[in-house]
Amino acid sequence: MYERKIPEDLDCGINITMKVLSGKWKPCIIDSIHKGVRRPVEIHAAIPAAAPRVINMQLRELEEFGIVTKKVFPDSVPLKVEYYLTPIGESVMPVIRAIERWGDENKEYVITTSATMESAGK
Amino acid sequence: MYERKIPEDLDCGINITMKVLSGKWKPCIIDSIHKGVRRPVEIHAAIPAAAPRVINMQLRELEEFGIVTKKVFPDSVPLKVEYYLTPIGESVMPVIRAIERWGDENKEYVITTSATMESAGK
DNA sequence: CGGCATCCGGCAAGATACTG
DNA sequence: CAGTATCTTGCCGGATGCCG
Repeated sequence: MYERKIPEDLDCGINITMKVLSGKWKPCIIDSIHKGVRRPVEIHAAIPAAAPRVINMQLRELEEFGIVTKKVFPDSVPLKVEYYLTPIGESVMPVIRAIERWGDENKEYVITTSATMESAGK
Repeated sequence: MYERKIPEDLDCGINITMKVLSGKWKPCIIDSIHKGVRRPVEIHAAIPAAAPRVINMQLRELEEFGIVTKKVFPDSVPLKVEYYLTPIGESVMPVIRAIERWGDENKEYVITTSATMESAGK
């Protein structure tokens, strides 16, 4: 899913969703915000593997799609920013949950299969 | 989702699923096979935007992950091949359906938002 | 802390041509 | 029809550095 930009492909619902969720960390970011992680630095702490710049980029894209909203506290020092899910963002949660659930349920299988693939592919 | 290869990131269920579904057309391919589209040429016809080579690549990856199985009819002329979902592949369908449903329900919104983004971004 | 600007490498995916 | 080999390219994402 993370992946590559989705082409303007048709009326397929799958591609519509992909267009919005495409981006290596978007599902994770959405999930984090949904869990109450609001500040960029906290999101980065929650997803250490993602570079801050990338998180910012994907947050902006999500914001443009109306999935998240940004709240700035101009008078706060240091500067404080918070992100929230919009109603539309909330409506994506079932998708995120489905993705998360399958991953949790098949974790062992995927990990062992990946390991087999690597040793064989080499 | 179609996206980029997912890093070996942890125990997060989301990334586990992403590791399997990452690939521009994988969800579409899985959905097609689930609907009874079995032969490569038919899958290609169902997803014209995807190049045959890419479809083959992603089919092979899905096969390595045990999501699909390949059946070859050696004596058939022209050569005939069919793909089927494995039980594990079937278990992914709820994820695909969730993705598809959200896309269908928010098609209008996403399309108009995309259009706005493009004209503004220019 | 939040977040641009810049440079760069990797790799998925597109295009084309060919074999069985 | 199914699948491979080769070459090219687009562009996402990683790394650094700087500014408010």
